[in-house]
Amino acid sequence: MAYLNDRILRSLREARQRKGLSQRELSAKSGVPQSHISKIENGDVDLRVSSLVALARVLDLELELVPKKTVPAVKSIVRSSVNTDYSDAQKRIKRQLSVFDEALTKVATKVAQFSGVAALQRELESIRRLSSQIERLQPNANALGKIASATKALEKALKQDSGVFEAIKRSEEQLRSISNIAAHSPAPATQARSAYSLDEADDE
Amino acid sequence: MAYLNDRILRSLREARQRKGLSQRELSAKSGVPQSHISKIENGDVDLRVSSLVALARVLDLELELVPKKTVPAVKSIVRSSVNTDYSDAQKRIKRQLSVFDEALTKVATKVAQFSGVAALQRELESIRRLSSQIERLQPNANALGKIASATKALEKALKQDSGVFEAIKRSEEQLRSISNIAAHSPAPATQARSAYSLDEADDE
DNA sequence: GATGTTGATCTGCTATTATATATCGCTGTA
DNA sequence: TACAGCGATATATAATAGCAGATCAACATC
Repeated sequence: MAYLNDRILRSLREARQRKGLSQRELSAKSGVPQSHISKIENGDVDLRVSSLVALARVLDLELELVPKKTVPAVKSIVRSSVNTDYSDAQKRIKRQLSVFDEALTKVATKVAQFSGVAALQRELESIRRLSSQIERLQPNANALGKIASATKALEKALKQDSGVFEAIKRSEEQLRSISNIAAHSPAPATQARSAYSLDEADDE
Repeated sequence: MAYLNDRILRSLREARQRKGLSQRELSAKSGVPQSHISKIENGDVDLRVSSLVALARVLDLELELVPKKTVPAVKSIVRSSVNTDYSDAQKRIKRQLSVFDEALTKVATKVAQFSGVAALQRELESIRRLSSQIERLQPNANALGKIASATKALEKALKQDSGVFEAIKRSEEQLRSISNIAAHSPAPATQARSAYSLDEADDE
């Protein structure tokens, strides 16, 4: 096992997840069979560089051969880049969430006129909790799309004045699926380290 | 041909030459057959990462997977590291050359007492030219040793008061072999670029 | 409970790397 | 002239990555 550096294996898998790709999707884009990707990510094969490069290309990664003593500096650059990637995605998600929230309040007021359904109020509350939870999660590429479609469902229900119940239900499930996915996703939102610290220190 | 990035191939070969290793020596240290190293350096094989890592290890290199957009920054770090490596080696060579020069002047004065051999004066002059030439060359790992042994030859000749002629001849040849080797060695002494310039720009 | 998606595993079969070994032409040296 | 070291090539064998395609359990969705 472990023909390849642990760190490389990890960055492969994490890059894929950051892009929100499944092994099968990556397989389709890279031409490398899913079964092989699985083995690669687990370090079960001594793969050829062409395979590695094929995967890297799709994941916007580049294979580099750097002097050992520059590794800490290189790592720090990479880390800062990945972190800004995350925070960019986070901003976009935040924006989308606020749009969703807007639709949600409209729905809430609408429902309020109708009847005093307590159960529905609880539902809305739980959705709000979810929404603020997601804001603090490591963003996932699919999250954006899911939130958008959840928003759309609400807006549609608002317009046609029917199926409001179902729309809310569906939205909640969508959001829940995001936090589920994000749960066993990459890193637990580590804070960015100073970008160009050339110090040694960390490994693994 | 060219299964591997040109740049990676080049950094492999250059790292080897910077360390003053022949393919056979690298083969001995890494366990990868010389014939295979040759093919690898020419991009004739789609090698397995274990081979690549084995070579990299010996050459003090590390395989890294970096985001495409950080490549310029990473390259710049690597470049500055390599350049400081060079200038370190250059300093050591300069020091060794000055020791050599010392021995050479001693020999010159000694020879001057003996007889007015004009041919020998020309020889000495040519050696001095070589020596200053070497100072300006991209340093090669073997250069240091060769200069040292050239120095030793002169000193020995000085001590035992005989074979001065031959010692001079041999020293000259040693130095000449250095500049020959360095001639088809890595880079033509490019000047270091500003270290952390994060600009895009160069490729190939 | 049925369905669909995820990543991990299995089974051939094929393509080619990796290896050992020997040789080649070239260049510089004894 | 002969010799030694260099990198590039050739040949033959063994090991294994790569591929296609199917399957699996775990999970979430419907």
